[in-house]
Amino acid sequence: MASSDQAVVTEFFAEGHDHSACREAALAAAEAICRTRGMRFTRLRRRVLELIWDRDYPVKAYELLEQLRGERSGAAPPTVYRTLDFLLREGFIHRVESLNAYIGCGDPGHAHPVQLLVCRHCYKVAELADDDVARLLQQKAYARGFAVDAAVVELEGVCPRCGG
Amino acid sequence: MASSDQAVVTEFFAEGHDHSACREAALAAAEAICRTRGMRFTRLRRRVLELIWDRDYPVKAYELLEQLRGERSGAAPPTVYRTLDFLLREGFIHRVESLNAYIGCGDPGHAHPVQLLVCRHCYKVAELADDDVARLLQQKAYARGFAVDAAVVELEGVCPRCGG
DNA sequence: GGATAGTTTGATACTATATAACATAAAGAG
DNA sequence: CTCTTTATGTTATATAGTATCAAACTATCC
Repeated sequence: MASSDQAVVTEFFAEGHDHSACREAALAAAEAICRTRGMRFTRLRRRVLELIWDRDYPVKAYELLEQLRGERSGAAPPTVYRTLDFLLREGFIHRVESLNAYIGCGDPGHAHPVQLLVCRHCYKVAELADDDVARLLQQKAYARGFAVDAAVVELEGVCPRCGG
Repeated sequence: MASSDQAVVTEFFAEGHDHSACREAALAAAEAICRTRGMRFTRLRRRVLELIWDRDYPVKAYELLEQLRGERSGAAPPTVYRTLDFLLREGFIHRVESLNAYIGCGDPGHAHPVQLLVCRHCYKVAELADDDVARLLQQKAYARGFAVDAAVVELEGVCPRCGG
C-alpha cells in the first residue's frame, strides 16, 4: 500500500462520516476550482452538485430532474445531462456505470484514479482511488500493446457496515 | 505476470485473429457446457450467440433485436434481454458496461476474472482476464473491510492496431 | 401415452436513460 | 455597447430495459 494516495479514500462507510461537512467542502472546492480554471460555477451547476451531495447514495439523472422541476419551470432532460457532463468533466462528480448514477467526488481538484466500491446491500459507494491498482492495470494493458486513457473500475460487494 | 492466466487472453487485436474459428469453438463449447449443466441450448439462444459472434465488435441489444426480427415473427425486447441474461449467467458472453453492449466470451466454461480493453478508435474489445489484477483489487478492497463479489473493469484506450 | 410441473418464448405495454437540434438568454471581451 | 461565446430553454426523439400474463414447449412420472 506504500504508494497509494490514502488522502483520497473517502470513509463513506464509516459510522462517523460527516456527510454534510463533505458536502460543504466539496461545494467550496468546486467553486474555487472553477474560479482558477475560468469556468462558470452557475446557479444550476451549483444546485445540481448540491442535490447530488444532499443524498449520500448515488443519484440518478431523473431523480435530479424531478427535484429541479420543483424549483425551475422548464427543467428537462438536457438540463440535467448537460450539467452532469460539466460536473464530470471538471471532476466534481463520478458516474457509477453499473448503476447509471452519480456521486460527488470526495477529492475534486486532485487528479486521482477512480475505483469505486459499490455495496450491493445499502448501495452506498466509496472511492478507492488507489495508485497501485491504476499502475498495475496500465502495465498489464501496456504488455498487450494497449495504451490506456481511462478506466472504469467498480467493485460490487458488501461494505463493512453491512457485514462485508 | 507469473500467475496470470494467459490462456484466456484473446488476441482480438492481432492481424491474424481468426474470428470465425473462435465463433465455431465458442458455439461448440456453449453447447457442450449446457449439456453438462443440464441447461437447454435452444435455437433462440444459439442464434443470439451466433449473432453476437458474427460481428467482432460489441453488439447492442437492439441490433440483435432488429436482426432477430428478420427471422422470427414476434421478436421483442424481452426476447433479446432474456436470452442475453441466460448467456451472461452461463458465462458465454460479457456485457461491456461502458458501451451498453455485449461480446462473446473467448473462454466460456473456465471461470476467470473479466477485465476488458476497449479501443476508443476501432471499438474492438479484448479480454485481459488477469488474476494479478483481480487479486490486487480484492486485497485493496478487503483492506477497507469491503468484500468483493463481482467487478467491472474496463480500460478505454487505443489498441495496438490503431496505434496504441 | 396422458397428466402435470417446470421452463421457455410470445405478446403487449410500459418505464428508464440519454441525445439531437434549434431557439433564447446570459456573461465576458473588446 | 456590441459582439462572441457559453449556458440554458424547449421540443422532439432515440436508445435501453422491465413488468406482466398467456401460450407453447420439454421432461418426467405414473
